[in-house]
Amino acid sequence: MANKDTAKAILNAAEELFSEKGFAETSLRNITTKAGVNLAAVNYHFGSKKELIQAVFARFLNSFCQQLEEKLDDFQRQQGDAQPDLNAVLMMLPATALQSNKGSLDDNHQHRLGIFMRLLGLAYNQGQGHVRKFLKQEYGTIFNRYMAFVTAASPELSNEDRFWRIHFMLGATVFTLSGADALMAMAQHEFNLSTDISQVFDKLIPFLGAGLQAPS
Amino acid sequence: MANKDTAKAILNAAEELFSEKGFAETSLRNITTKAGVNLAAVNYHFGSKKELIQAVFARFLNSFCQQLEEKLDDFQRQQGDAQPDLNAVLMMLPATALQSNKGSLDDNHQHRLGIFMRLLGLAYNQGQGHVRKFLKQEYGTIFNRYMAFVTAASPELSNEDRFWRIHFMLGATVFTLSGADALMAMAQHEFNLSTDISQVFDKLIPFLGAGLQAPS
DNA sequence: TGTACATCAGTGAACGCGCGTTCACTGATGTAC
DNA sequence: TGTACATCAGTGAACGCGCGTTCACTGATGTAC
Repeated sequence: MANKDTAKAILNAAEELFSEKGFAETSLRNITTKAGVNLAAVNYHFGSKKELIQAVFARFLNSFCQQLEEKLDDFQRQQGDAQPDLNAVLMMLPATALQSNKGSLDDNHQHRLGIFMRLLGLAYNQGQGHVRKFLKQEYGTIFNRYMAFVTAASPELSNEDRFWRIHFMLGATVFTLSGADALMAMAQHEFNLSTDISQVFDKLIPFLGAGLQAPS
Repeated sequence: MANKDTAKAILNAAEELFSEKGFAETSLRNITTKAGVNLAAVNYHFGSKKELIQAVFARFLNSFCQQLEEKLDDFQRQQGDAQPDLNAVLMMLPATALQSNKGSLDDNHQHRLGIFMRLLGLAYNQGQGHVRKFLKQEYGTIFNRYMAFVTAASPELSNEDRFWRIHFMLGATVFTLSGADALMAMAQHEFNLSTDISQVFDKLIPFLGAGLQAPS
């Protein structure tokens, strides 16, 4: 097994297992068994379990944020100083999330998106304080830049209302997407309609838009 | 320490610690130290850690569901066969959740509501499959009864749209309330406005109502 | 070209530690005769 | 009233187990002379 394959296999296995069972419930023995590598390889490549967790987030977010940054640049160039359209600003996130990168199969990319959302929900709720610290330090800047667009695009909202509604939207999104596999299975069973993640976004966007712009 | 005080002290400590750190990250030694009781008392009173977790949920949900059941009975009596008002149906849940019981202080009750929501978020996301099974078995009936009211109150929605939007609402609610303490602190810091949980509901309800009834 | 050394991904076995659970026991209270 | 036994909440110490981490080691590849 060549150079980077071991580290990659560990990341893949860890990503999957963490999202299924949570961080504390997944042991390094689980991960290395699934990855087919030696137990000590995790500490060799990543240093510790904590750093492995952070590496899982970083692999996903680095590519996501880079693509989002490009979208924001383009948008700013086209937009100038005009008030940005709220819907366009909001749509940037699912568009970036669904954007397939590096030619990987679409199905696999959607699966990984669900996994990542579940990880995000876990990190938010679970005692992994170091994850929140890590995310804020690594990705706080682009988050603030994005939020400035949201603010510019919704001047009719008070800062307070915007604050709360953004969090409501975040909750609906993370919660839904993190359980998307199970929810899509339920929907398929009850309504006999097969669904994929992009259709879930199609349901979600009007809900979020109406909520954000509700009279207060 | 008399009869039931030990079990109660364990439940109080467990509730608090689980919501702060997650289930797997909280050890029975953490819990019994905080509760000031003997380590073996958990297994004596509850049988196992799993059953302790379920008991924490049951203590909250038994009283919640009993009060909700009464509200549903009242509502049905007043309503007859007429189409129920959607807002009234939705408001039943926060009204029940905020209803102080047994004369406990309001502040403490609101604090425990936040704790419980965090537990719910955890149980949904984390590997605690036994919790989901337990909740479905114990509280599935009343959940279905409540959902029948929601369905009757929103006949204009397709079953599929209603299904998805209910989950979006659930996500926004659980996510927000489970982080309510932190969010209220942020809001206070940024906008210099002090907030309590019932005001968060006041922000949340219009958002949810607009989302549920958005054009599809 | 051959030899000596350095680098580096990966390994196998062991380390100490904290975990949930168990169990024989205590001591207070209630019950039967 | 006194004695013998039963019940039961609670205890202290130990159990085996799986955990994350460490470390001396291997074997392949690259580099210097």
